Amino acid sequence: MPRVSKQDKERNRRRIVDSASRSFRVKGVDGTGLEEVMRAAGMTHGGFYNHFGSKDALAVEVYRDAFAAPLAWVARAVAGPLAGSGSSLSQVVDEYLSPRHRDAPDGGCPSAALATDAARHGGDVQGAYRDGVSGYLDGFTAGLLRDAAARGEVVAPGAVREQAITLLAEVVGALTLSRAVLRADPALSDEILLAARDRVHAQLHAAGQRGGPRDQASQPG
Amino acid sequence: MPRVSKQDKERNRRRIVDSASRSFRVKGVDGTGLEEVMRAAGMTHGGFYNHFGSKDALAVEVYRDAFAAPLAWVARAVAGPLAGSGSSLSQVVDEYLSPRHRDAPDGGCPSAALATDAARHGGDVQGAYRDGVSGYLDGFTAGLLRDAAARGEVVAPGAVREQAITLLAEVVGALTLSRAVLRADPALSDEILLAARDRVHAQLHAAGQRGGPRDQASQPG
DNA sequence: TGTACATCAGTGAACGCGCGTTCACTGATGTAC
DNA sequence: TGTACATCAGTGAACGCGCGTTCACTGATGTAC
Repeated sequence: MPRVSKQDKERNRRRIVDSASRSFRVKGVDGTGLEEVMRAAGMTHGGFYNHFGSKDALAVEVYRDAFAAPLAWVARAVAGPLAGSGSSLSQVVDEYLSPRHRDAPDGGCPSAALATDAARHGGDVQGAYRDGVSGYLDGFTAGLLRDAAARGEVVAPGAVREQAITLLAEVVGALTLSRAVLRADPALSDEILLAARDRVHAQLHAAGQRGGPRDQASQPG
Repeated sequence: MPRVSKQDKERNRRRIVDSASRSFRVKGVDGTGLEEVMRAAGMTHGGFYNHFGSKDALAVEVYRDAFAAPLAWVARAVAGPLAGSGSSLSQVVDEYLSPRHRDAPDGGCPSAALATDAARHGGDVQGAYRDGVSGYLDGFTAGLLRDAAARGEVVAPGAVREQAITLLAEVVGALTLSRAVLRADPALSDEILLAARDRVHAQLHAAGQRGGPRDQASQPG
């Protein structure tokens, strides 16, 4: 029908989402123009509305899409063979809090990069963000439960859920802070990543001990 | 000299900063227009350049100013009488992770609200943000040291610094996440705040025990 | 099968709008005398 | 002390620009016959 085949159209749509996904994470939704999104996707900007009804509709798709890869990655880590470290999530945390991830926000986890934008956005965009966060929490909970089982511990599900939430908050917060000070103070940025990695690992190795009803002071690792 | 006295000018400048501070935190720097800032400050927008050389210069002043109150508040908590909870920072964390703070981003801590903007901004703005984060870390470190001393513990300064960083990451991350999902899922938003509060408190009560030199196998490379 | 043609993805110019910034102008203030 | 006047904060209109969105047009594709 058109000058491009159905297959081409689908590929072009993909390119728009990918291009927007990168720019939205790096410069924010507000800071990104549709013209540059379309140019990076190899088209002129007028054609945008053949694919999406509005910039907001694109944002929703970008949010959903951006979470897909990291969530699959967490699920894989949790389902795969238990690492020598004793925690399914060790590798996830290491990669999440690595300088590489910090320095490549365009391809990284949207939890950190899009959090503030999600707070400022309306229903559908925030819904997509919520689903992503929920997915992370489910993955983390599964990993923590498996770790506890491997250690032969009996843990309360509520405590594990609580730990999963705190774990996500820690890595998102550390990544966000380390990115926010990177150019002004690279040493501090590195320090934040390292400190968070170190302490999160210690917590992973004592999973379940901290998160319960706060009855006990926990022991050193 | 002008139609307003020096005193009036100073008051007007203050109003511009206050107005911008509120809007920047809620809608972001990019999402806020100077016209609305000036209108909220009670002036027409043309007069802006009698006070600031550019929007960026305003952002720098807003960043510096926005950190002042929370930092003073942390310093006061750390210097004041030790709370019954056993930690100087209990109250700080409770207030930081309260629904009230979550629901009032315009007056709240800029660490969370402005983090993503700081990452996207240039030298001076990011420098101001860095100084704020640094101030938080100093305040937290002082509080943790005092808590440890009150418990009669001997702690390594490096471990305390590490714990301070992780503490900041936790509360910033939890606040950011809870704000990001608030409208889409208020229950999840509340759950995030509560989980983080619970676990952070547990960590405060066992300060210094976890953060030690990484004697365990926790660091890759 | 071949062919005529309706469809619609992509083009490129245009739209109104709000942005950050500039500027000629106003007129009360603070100062010089 | 009183008075003349230079200063400059605030006004309001204007600037160019990029934004999200619209639209007339093009022409290869997929389909109907």
